Amino acid sequence: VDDRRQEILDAALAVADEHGIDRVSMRAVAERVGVTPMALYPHVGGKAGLLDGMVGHLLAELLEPADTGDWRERLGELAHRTRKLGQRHPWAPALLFARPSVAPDAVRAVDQIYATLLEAGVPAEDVPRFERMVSTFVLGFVASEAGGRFGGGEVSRGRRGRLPEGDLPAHAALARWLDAPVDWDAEFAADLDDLRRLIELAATGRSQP
Amino acid sequence: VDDRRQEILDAALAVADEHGIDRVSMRAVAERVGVTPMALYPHVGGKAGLLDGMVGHLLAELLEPADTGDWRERLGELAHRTRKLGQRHPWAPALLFARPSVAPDAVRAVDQIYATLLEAGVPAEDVPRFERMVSTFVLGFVASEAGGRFGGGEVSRGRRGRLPEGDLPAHAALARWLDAPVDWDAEFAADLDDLRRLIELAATGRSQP
DNA sequence: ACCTGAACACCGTTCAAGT
DNA sequence: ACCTGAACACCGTTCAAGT
Repeated sequence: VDDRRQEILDAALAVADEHGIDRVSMRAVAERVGVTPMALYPHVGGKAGLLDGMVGHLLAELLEPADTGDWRERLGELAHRTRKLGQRHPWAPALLFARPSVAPDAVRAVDQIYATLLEAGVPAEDVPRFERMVSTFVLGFVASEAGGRFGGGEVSRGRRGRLPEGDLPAHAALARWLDAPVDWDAEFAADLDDLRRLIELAATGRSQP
Repeated sequence: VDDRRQEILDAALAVADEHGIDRVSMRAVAERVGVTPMALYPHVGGKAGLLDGMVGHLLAELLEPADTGDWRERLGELAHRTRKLGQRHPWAPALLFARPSVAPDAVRAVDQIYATLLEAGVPAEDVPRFERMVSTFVLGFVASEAGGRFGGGEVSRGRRGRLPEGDLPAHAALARWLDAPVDWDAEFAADLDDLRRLIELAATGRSQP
């Protein structure tokens, strides 16, 4: 019903994707919509509201149907979709960390994870903690990739050179593996496997005391 | 040797702690130091360099000696110190996610985790992945707390009210546990226990094939 | 080497005015 | 209801000038 609001959020997304989140300003978005900056205020309520609206838009992108497969596949699906979202919109993970996700679509995503954990057999009282653990890790991984914290093997090689040899004993011992390029797809998959292992442990630990 | 640089970074830290990271501007920091904005440039190289310098300052705070105890305690120590850092400086975790940590102190922190994982018996080729997994989770947890993503029980209660009943089946099933207040210290400790369990699995899985 | 001052091209937001 | 235009109090950074 609020056609203009969607138009504004689409424009903001486009500016962020093309020029980075720092260039998302009331003025830049307004210009793209073809209107004066002040015309945005009734629709998004200011800069903070604009960013919240962008987050909501993203979360809706994340919530395709996906009711297929067992809990292992469903968890992996959601995780991989989150990662791809972060690759399409590198500015997004930081925003998701910063703004408490009370948007309706965020709650729906959380509900999907709750249901998945219950299906896996995690005791009800442990489900909220596991949801936070899984979503925190996935978001953290995606943010690290998008923000450049992981930086690839070059970083590891480059930084070793800048410090005195004896200062980094463990780096020296691992040199052989630190110089190899990292397969991030495989690493993310391995991390997810480890998380699934924890979920299984939580499930069996309770149902067979 | 660069006395002025330390003075500038201290001033920036103080502004961030007192008024938030958004109010850290060249102009505000310069005024606190008692100098013109342009006088900062030779020492920090611009806004980006100022933020990098702040990150370096934080990481140094993180690197007390702490060579006591076995690998379990050492990992917990570093994790808890990171969490406390995020509570003292709520703007910090977001910065750590955004800027690739090539500062010398960041590499030293990574080396400490490498050494801990090797001591735990993790195969050398798996150590870099586990380091990224652990640090990503810890940083993600701290960022979620500091940024308000976890938001406490009130959020969970508040958001359920705003959606149609049948829309959140898992929330409904978990209502009893979602209404209880969360003990974040205990949750962080439980998450760390789970991570330690994964590390043990990686260690025994290889040494006893 | 270190700092100043003026200037440029930007910000978010308020407020009064238009239609 | 929706939008404009001018104004206010801010930004980061360049550039020429001082000592």
